[in-house]
Amino acid sequence: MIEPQWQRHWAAEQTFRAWNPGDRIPESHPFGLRHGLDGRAASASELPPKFYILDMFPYPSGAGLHVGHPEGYTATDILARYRRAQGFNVLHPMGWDSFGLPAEQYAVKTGQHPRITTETNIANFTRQIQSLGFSYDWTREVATTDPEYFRWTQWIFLKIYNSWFNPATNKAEPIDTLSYPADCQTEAQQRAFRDSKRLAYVSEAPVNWCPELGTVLANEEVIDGKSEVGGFPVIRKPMRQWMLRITAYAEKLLADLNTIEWSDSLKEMQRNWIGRSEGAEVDFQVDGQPEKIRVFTTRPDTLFGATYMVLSPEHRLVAGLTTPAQSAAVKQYQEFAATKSDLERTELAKDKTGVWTGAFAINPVTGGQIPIWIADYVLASYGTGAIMAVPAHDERDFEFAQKFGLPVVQVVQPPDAKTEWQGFCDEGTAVNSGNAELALDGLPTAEAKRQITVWLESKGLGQKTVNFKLRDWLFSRQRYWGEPFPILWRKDADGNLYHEALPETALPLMPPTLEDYKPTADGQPPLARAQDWLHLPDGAIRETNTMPQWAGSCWYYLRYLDAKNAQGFVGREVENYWMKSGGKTPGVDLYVGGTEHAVLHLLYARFWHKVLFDLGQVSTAEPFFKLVNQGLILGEDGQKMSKSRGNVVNPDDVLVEYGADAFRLYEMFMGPLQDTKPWNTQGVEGVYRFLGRVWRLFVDEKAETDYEQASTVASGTDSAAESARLLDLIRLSPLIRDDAPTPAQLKLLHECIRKVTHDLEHLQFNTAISAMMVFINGAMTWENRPSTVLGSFLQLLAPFSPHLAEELWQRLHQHRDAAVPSLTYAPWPAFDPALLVETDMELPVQVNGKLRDVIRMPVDATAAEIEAAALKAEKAQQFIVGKTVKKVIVVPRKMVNVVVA
RNA sequence: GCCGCGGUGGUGAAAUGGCAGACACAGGGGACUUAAAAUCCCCAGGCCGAAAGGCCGUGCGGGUUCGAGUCCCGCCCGCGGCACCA
Repeated sequence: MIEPQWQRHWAAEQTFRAWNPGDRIPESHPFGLRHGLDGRAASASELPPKFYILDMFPYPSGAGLHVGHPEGYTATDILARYRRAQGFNVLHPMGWDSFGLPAEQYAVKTGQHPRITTETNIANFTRQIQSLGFSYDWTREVATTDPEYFRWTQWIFLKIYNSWFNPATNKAEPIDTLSYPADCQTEAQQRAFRDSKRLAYVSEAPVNWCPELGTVLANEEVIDGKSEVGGFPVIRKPMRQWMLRITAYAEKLLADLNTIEWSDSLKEMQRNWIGRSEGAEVDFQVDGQPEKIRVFTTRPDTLFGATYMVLSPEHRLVAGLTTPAQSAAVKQYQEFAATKSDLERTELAKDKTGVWTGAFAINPVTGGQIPIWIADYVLASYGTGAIMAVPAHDERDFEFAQKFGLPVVQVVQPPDAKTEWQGFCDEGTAVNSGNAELALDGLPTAEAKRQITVWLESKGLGQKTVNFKLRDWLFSRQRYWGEPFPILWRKDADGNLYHEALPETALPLMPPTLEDYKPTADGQPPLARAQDWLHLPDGAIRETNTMPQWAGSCWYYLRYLDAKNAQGFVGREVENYWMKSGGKTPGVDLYVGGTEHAVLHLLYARFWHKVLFDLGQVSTAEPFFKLVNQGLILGEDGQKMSKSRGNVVNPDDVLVEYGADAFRLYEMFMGPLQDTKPWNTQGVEGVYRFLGRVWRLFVDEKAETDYEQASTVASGTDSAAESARLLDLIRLSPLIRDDAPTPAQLKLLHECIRKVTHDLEHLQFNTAISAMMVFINGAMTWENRPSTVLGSFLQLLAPFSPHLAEELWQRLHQHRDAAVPSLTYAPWPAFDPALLVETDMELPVQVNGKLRDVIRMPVDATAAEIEAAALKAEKAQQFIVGKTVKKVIVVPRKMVNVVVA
């Protein structure tokens, strides 16, 4: 009952507004009062230090919130409230990642416009989130589907489109800085060159096509050959698609992981996805033909053991190399490989297949003739699409050689003589590796790599190279409910299609209104249905693909900074204040969300941010300084929550039963934030009881009974006036007085302050809560409850259970006839170590490392005194008497260990 | 297969190399009550014992140390990610 009341109060007071530099802070707003900025505008330097706490904004699904959402949101809310109390200017916003498939699928089924579905869902999510009492600044709410939002998503796309990556400066630059090679003379040639360099470009390459979803997908969205969403089969299909050149940033995306505080596992996932590997490219001359085949290898030291070569079936040289005798077999194999889906390719991975082209190449170090094969275990998309096969020291090559009877030559000796050299893939010592100019025998692998690479470079046969697994980002989707590309297609004088950007003044480009949201009959995206939208009067045609859902989430954290800015995606000064000021924590200070975005959202957003950084649009190289993944909450049965298992817990139900405070507290008390843990409704009961004890620590028992009787009588009439009248019956306990606290009371309080403060800094919410429980268990026995001690405790409780804390805080001050200061902006209680000092201490006595007794000693006892006392410790006697004391170890203020023999 | 994280009571979990199991849930016993709910008090890792007390105990096996849940080496198991990436 008190919870909605306080939520209304916070909304009316705008308690949690975050102030931008230059904002005028209204008179008597508690933030202004606390920081001496009452009723005036504050410059960036006058504002207190910033703290930006961000949640991963949700996709507002029709199912509503599940208990996993509030876990992260509660953690960030607690920290936001804690930082406000510490005096930071806290930015804590919420918004909606509202483009997405479910609303569109619903539209296909029912014809209801996705915007309506989306708005309904947002309203429901808003209600649910607000009922939890989170301290968001709702004036900064954003939705990716809002035209005033996606206008800037399209604007950023144009920035990316109009940029290229300059390897000389190692950063993105406006496309005008591109200089054309001498053979680019005509306008068409220059355009083609420009378009080939843009960070957003059109590609005709094979893409991941998901027939079930009717759209293409990025590599990151395909898992085991199936779509990440829905788990539908994905096939390779050549299509004209928009790509973003994320590979240009591979090195920076990898290196800058070292500058941010993310969990090891998350960084590792990104590192694996980027997949950097160092090696060499080597050219192999095709025997009797002018062509050379370039391969990439991480083990150039094994070149002497290369006994055959393999090209991917799609390799461009295959057709030219193949001998007439082998031509039919090769063609057949290419077709076989092409029809395999990704899924089949993965599933059949164990069994190697391939055919010989009939051609040979020359091994550049041995001069030997080696056959050239094609096989689909070599991927066209990685490295050069061709390999040198060293069956002796590569598992896959070994398997292939075994199957097709190809020679195996040892060139590495394992360090342990007992190890079988065939199939030995680790580092060892080079053997059988020498020719007239080169002698690698006896060299350890690392040195052999170095020497042969130098030799290859000197001969012009190859060079050191770095390769990445990361592919460019497939950025277009055949969807209706996404941002339309601000791109037009035209034909030049020769009738060739080319693309051109819409002017910024044409933004936002709205999607057309449609009757039917399905793709068109001829496989075109749904937007192609809207004929009058599609065709411009001057003959141009609009791009009909839309952007993927990730586009909107790539920069929403920047829009929060300046959500209403109509002139730009974010104001320069504002961006600088929130992202850069504070120095040691550039960017978002804390970002909390699930681990499912490890290589999707979090990689894409870092990429966009780096482009914007290079273009001077933002002031930091990384967007998210510290990132924490909250763990999954399982159902009560220990299984993942799912509708089919029927173990889903709905926050609304918990709220009705126990209220937001108990719900929040329980979510944090379950265990460490990062851990996966099962839900247990009886656990909610436990923290609910704790809150009941807090209440009874403050409230007079008799008044409580009166209130309960009155509310039983009045049940049925639940008007606001009636509940106010009832609440008026509550009186605080007469045990609460303004008396000076005793040393024991102060000690209990300050132990709690110390622990809660420490644990909040380390996001250890579960142990902070247990510290408050310890305090309450102790304080319940007090006959005299000093108001100052109780007030400080409420401040500690406030971030966790703000409604109860506010209610009692208000009553505590009224009880003393004092004005009620803002709880949100009351300075965080300071911990005084002096109050914890004791005059004596308990000291465990160990004999040979086993606990035998505990003695009491004054804290300033000398080591000698402690030793003497320990040797006399009563219960330790039977383990000491009759033995020789060899040593006594006294750890000051910790314990004492007697070593006997 | 490779990479990362983890393994502690009946359960969720605590423990800067220094009294293992704080805090809570479930359980047992008691008080209040006509009764129930709520609340309050007590017990509670295992084994032996009437008790005092003793022995054992943090996945398994070794090691370092006066002392190891914690550090090192080798295994086993679980979870997550990647997976023909040359």
